[in-house]
Amino acid sequence: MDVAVERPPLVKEEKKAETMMEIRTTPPIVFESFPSTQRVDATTNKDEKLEATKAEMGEVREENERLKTLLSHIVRDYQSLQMHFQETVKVKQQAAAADKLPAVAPVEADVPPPMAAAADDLVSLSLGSGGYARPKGAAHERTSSSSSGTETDQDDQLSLGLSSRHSNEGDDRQQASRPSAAAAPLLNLSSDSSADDAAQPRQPLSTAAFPPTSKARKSPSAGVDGADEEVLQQQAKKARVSVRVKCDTPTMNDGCQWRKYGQKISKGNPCPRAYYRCTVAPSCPVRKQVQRCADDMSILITTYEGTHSHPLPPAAAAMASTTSAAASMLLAGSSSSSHGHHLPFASTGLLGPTTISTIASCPTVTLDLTAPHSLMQQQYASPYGAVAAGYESKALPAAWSNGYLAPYGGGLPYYGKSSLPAMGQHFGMGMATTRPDQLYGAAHSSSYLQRSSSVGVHGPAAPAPAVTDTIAKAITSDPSFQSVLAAAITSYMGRGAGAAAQK
DNA sequence: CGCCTTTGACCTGCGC
DNA sequence: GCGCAGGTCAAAGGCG
Repeated sequence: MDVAVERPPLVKEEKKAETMMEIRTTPPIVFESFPSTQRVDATTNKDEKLEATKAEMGEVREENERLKTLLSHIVRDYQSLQMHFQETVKVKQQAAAADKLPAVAPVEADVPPPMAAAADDLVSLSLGSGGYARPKGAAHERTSSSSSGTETDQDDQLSLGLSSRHSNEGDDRQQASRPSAAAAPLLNLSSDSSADDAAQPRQPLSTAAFPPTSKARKSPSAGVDGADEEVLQQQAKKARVSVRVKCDTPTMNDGCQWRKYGQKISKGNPCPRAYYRCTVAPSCPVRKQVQRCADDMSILITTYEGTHSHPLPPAAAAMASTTSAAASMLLAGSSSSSHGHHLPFASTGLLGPTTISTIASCPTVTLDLTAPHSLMQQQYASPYGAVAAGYESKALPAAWSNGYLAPYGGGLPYYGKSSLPAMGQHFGMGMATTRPDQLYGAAHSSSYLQRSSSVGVHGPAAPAPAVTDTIAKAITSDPSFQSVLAAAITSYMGRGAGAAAQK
């Protein structure tokens, strides 16, 4: 199944768009560096540029160190939390054992059944990141049991994709045909319901949540029983990820194949909303809605629902991973705080221009990839009620989001080779191809562009120190985000190594 | 010929 | 119960 193949017209458009992009974006950088009126000072400028670049390198290096420190801090925190959790569970377990007859389970086992069950709960709450960097075996047990796949536990934990696992058959197929670089993203979206979903903790969101056809919806008898399906549908409706990006084309090419099945004029927006269904696999439940922003027609709002039931091409995995991670963060937030609170990482603008926020009545993550100084700074109400409040976020440089998103896409060998034109406006790498001049706006200098592009897949550019502190606070105050971030970082490092190995 | 888009009709959920 | 809006279906037509 070669799902990565784009339809010819699209490819042509993208190639053209990219060429245009190069033409459009290159000159400003050159002009800023060598103004035609000051050619005499070319050498001086060169020296200055060199100095500036050196200074930037120094800054980046410092920031790198800072991030390393931060990472080690995260790991320490995680381990202490882990230990704390285990102690708590042990205490709980001893209490339970005291209550029950002494004939039941011995307490000294590393992972006795009750412990394993409790670990399930924990991992579910922490968005499937449990196995990663986990010193003990509990998470590994959970991981292997949840995936039933053949990959190593770590691989599984590193995955952050939308690939759902409907069945063993699907698993096998997925494991077998998954591109090595895609690294099998799976971030379990079931976390949201960990409390009341214990009966089927590993039920993928998409399977029951988005029946392939409305007929299945109308006759909800297949598979799960009615009540369970209802619960799952509700969960699924919670996992919506909206992506705002500057995009001139009718749709954002996210690597998947979509078939349009409807279009509707929605209230409050003169632009029609288009409904697409994933056609990579006939039974894939994933749908997306595409609509232009009423405030700024150049902004394309793409909302994803559900998880793919098939292997994804790396290009699609990039987007899927990101949306999945965002959805998972959202679900993590909703699992820890009941209603209507902004997620910590959202309120701090941790993803930089990619802002994430939600309201409980219709939890939608909005990844805002438009420029920090664009219209997004106005209060923006998405069609689904999510508020991408760029103005209330301490937006980070776009490069931060590049750094965050690139691991899923930019670091993949897929992008680095002949498929480059096809990626067009792919998420992540798409940041560079989607009118960077608009994306970064006049407030971002060419040196900034250079920095973000030079940093690229090697790592996120340095946020301002104050923002770093904010990030650190957000990270240290939200265990679930720690988990997600840890998984993301590990995924990033893994992919980076993989990409390097391919060269 | 097969796949895709278009588009009007229909279904469903929600607020009043 | 009614109306509205969002979401989906499916027939018809276009395109490669």
